[in-house]
Amino acid sequence: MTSTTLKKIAETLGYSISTVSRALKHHPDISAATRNKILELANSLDYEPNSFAVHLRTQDSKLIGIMVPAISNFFYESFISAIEEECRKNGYSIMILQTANNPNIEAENARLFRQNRVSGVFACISAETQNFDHFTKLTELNIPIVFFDKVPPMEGLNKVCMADEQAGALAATYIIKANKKRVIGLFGDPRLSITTKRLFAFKSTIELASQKIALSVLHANTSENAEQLINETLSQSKKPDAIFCMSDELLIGAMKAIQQKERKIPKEIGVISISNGFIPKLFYPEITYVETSGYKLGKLSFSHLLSCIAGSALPQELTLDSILVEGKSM
Amino acid sequence: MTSTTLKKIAETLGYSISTVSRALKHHPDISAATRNKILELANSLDYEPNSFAVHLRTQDSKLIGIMVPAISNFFYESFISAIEEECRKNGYSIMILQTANNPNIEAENARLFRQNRVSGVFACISAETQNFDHFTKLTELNIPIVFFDKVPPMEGLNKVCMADEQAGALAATYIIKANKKRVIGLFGDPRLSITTKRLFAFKSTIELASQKIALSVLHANTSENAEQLINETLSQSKKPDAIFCMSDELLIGAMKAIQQKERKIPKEIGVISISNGFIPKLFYPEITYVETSGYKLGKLSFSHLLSCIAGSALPQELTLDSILVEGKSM
DNA sequence: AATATTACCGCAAACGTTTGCGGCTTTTTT
DNA sequence: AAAAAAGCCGCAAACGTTTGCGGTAATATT
Repeated sequence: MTSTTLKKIAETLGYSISTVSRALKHHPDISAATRNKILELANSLDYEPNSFAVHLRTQDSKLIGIMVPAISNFFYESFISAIEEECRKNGYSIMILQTANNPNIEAENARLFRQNRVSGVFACISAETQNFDHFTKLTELNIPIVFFDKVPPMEGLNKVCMADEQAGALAATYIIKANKKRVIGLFGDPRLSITTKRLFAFKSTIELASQKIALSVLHANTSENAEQLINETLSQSKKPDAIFCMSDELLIGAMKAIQQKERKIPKEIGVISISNGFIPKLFYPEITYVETSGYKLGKLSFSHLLSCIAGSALPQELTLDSILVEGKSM
Repeated sequence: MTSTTLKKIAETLGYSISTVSRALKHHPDISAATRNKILELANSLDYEPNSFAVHLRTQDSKLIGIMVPAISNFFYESFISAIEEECRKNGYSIMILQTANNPNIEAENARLFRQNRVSGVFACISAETQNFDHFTKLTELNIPIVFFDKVPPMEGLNKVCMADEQAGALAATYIIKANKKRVIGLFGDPRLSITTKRLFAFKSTIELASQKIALSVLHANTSENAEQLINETLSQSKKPDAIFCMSDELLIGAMKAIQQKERKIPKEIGVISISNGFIPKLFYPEITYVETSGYKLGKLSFSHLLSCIAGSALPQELTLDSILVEGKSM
């Protein structure tokens, strides 16, 4: 069976297509009697307006694009979930594309967005991206872009980010209050701005508070790398009494090392991290973390994109405050 | 700036729209000279065919729908990634919808699929789904559905599943070989076929092997639920020496309980699960698991859906073999 | 009773493509 | 040299909507 159209309804009922169309959207020109007849038939035939026809006619795709490095990532997942919820509420559809951190795929994805005439775009760029032409092409077509998480360095763009400095400082403050003295700070790739921001705030907060805290900063790019580093550290004579991990990936590695060495949390060692909360809650006791909620970031991003689409927003940079979620790990 | 159309190209070059259209797809009717002129202009104007117009005209959306309980799940993520790869290769777009295990949202999603005239659907149903009308409506419109992972019990549908019996049996065999005597089997919602299949195979394998193994089967729907159940079990006098978890969610709960009770793995208790591998590798020692690869399942599902769309496949049930991945947890 | 208003509905164009068909040139065949 | 074929291109309809405009019949106003 082929899907039902306005034409089919119009013909079986003897009305014109325009009358049927208007009746279905409760246009006041149509009498209650015919409206009901039409609605009833449409309902029994499971009529669904053809999106392609609607969007072609209205020149409004009601489609928004999301570009992330990978969806298999706790942060992006929750971001996407938030966007999906909002889209559902507002009658939008989503088109999700992954870049695999490959600038070429990123450009190809931007092309797909153009082809599908998206109304707006959320983009998290890859670290390697140098050329932004594919984004300016979108902008030229009046397709607003909200960059989030990993954003380009240029001015005059819409950016929505976590408050990275604040998050680092928050974790440091918690460690200071817990009266820890030998602290390991586990950070990611030092070339990423997210790392430098968190590291700077963390380090200076600790140094500002007390000279008596011995802080050693380690860098790891993978969870295996982190595991190995922490393993070595735990084997040394001077044992740390607190570990801070700036990401889930590093936390995973650190926790494996701690489990392997059978250190008791929080008695022998305190653990704190920056996370959206999934990984910290996998362990017992649950790990204390500074929340970087992709979900909240998604909600914020969406409302901003919506006002961009409406044309009622100038390019601006928004940051989302982070909060501390206490587990029992320190 | 508004996006470029065939009409715009045709007018600036003095050709008809049909000529431009044909030239862009290298139709033999068009001479090389004019084809090149048209291609050049189209290229410099960043022409992208309007998908809505194309799909409306060709009556082929080149869109496939995916319905999962939640994308924030390792298994579905990898499934989706596989589908996305294949779609990109084959010129399809994806529409991803989450059900949150809510039958109402499931029905609403099916409606959205109809509205967007998807060419095919991948669906993983929720445990509560009793009414399948929203799926039959799709079928009536000749929209093929490939159910995966959690599938309806009825016959005559396209289903792609893990070899659930095999996976259950594999885990059971491993437990038997490890000479465990007091085994906890932690299973999900008993209304799901995935549960009954795994449970049946697991149970009968154990019973067939030895009368001396005491097996107690527990059911939990959430990880909190699992945690509580295992916590209670571990408090009892007769302590189990092995736990089998049929899913990641249950494994998470079980592991929290085990960590809380400070039981040593594998010395005091052995752990084995069914998983795609991410969660088992978070712990030390790493958990032994029977692999259920969403990625492989996705690849298999896609090729099957494609032949369904082409009309060259009868409804059938496909299964994907599972393998055992050894950790150090038993 | 003539006029103005309102209620209800249809015509037709437009959105941007694709494609069957037909037409005009030019070239090839007999 | 006439006929056939091939090369190249445009016309127009169709996909399923939405919407401005106009029209007719019923009702309300003077």
